[in-house]
Amino acid sequence: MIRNTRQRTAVNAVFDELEGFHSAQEVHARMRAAGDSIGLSTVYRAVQALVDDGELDSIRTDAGEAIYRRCSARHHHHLVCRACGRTEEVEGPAVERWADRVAGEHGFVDVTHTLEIFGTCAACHSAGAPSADQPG
Amino acid sequence: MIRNTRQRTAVNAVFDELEGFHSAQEVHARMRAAGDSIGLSTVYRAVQALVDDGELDSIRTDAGEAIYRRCSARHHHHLVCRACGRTEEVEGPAVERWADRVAGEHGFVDVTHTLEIFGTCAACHSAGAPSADQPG
DNA sequence: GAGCATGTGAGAACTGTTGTCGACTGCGAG
DNA sequence: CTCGCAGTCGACAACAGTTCTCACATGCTC
Ligand SMILES: [Mn+2]
Ligand SMILES: [Mn+2]
Ligand SMILES: [Zn+2]
Ligand SMILES: [Zn+2]
Repeated sequence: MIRNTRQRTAVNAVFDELEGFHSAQEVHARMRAAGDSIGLSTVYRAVQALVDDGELDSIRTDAGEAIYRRCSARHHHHLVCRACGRTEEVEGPAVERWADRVAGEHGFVDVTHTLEIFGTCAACHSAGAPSADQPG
Repeated sequence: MIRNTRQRTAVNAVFDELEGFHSAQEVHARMRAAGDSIGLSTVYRAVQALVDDGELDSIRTDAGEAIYRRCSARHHHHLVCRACGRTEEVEGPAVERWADRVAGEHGFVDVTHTLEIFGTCAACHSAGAPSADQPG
C-alpha cells in the first residue's frame, strides 16, 4: 500500500507554489534551500508517483531532462517559451481527431501522441531573446 | 571547411540500409560488428552533422535517448509503433496552421513544434502486443 | 504499543552524451 | 606531386540525469 510521508506531501506541495515546468533536481534544490530535508532519490520517486497518479504532467526537454508541472485533468498540450520557460496549456480538438484519424488510416491502434509548441513569448521577445530550432 | 572522411561517409551509408529510427550507439555497434573501425564520439559527431544538414531527423525516446533516421526534406511528423518501432512519416497542414495560430494568439513568436504519434501497428496488434500510455 | 511492509537517503552505479588532446589526414596551395 | 595545416579522429575521461543498493527509519494495521 501507499504511505503518506512527510517527503511525498512536501514534493506535492512544491508544485502548488510553482508555475510551469521544473525538473526533479530543481525541486530537490529548492526544497533543500528552503530547509526541507529530503533526498534526491526520494524526489525522483515522488514525482514519478505523482505522474502515475495524474497529478503532474511531464515532458522532456531538448537536452533530455524530464520536467514536471501540476497538470489539469483534461487532455491538453503545452506552449512553452524557450527563453523564460513560461508555459500555457492549449487545447485543439481538431488536432486530437487528426492524430487518431491518421494513425487509424495506417492501421495503428491504441493511439496516443505528444505535441509541444515552442516559441518566444511576447515579454521575452520585446526584451530581445535569442532563437533556436526544433526538428520536424 | 567540411572534409569528406571515411567515417562520415560510412555513417551516412548506414542510414541507407536502415529503416526507422536508430540510436548513435546502435549505429556504432552495427558498424563495429560489420568490421568498420570508428569511434563512438565520431558517430555522435556524424549524426549531429547529418541532422544539421537535414539528412537525418531526430526524436527523443521516452527514455531520453536520441534516435535518428534518414528523413525526407519536407516538414512532417512520425507515427511510431510502440511494439516494433516501425515508423510512418505523416503530414497535416491543418495541424501546422493550428500550432502557429494558437501560439500567435498567446503572443508567441519564432514558433516551432514537436508532434509524434504512437500506437500499435496492425501487424503487432494481430500478433497480440502490449500497450502503454503517454502523458498529455 | 508491536510488528512489519513500505519508504528513505547517501552514495555508488549506470546510461547517454560531450569534452580533451595527441595523433592523423583530406585537400588546397605551391 | 609534395607540403602544411586546419579539420578530424578516437581512446578515454568527464558529465548530467537518473536509477539502484541497502542499512536504517517510519507509517499503518492490529
Ligand atoms: Mn492531444
Ligand atoms: Mn508540424
Ligand atoms: Zn518568455
Ligand atoms: Zn509494430
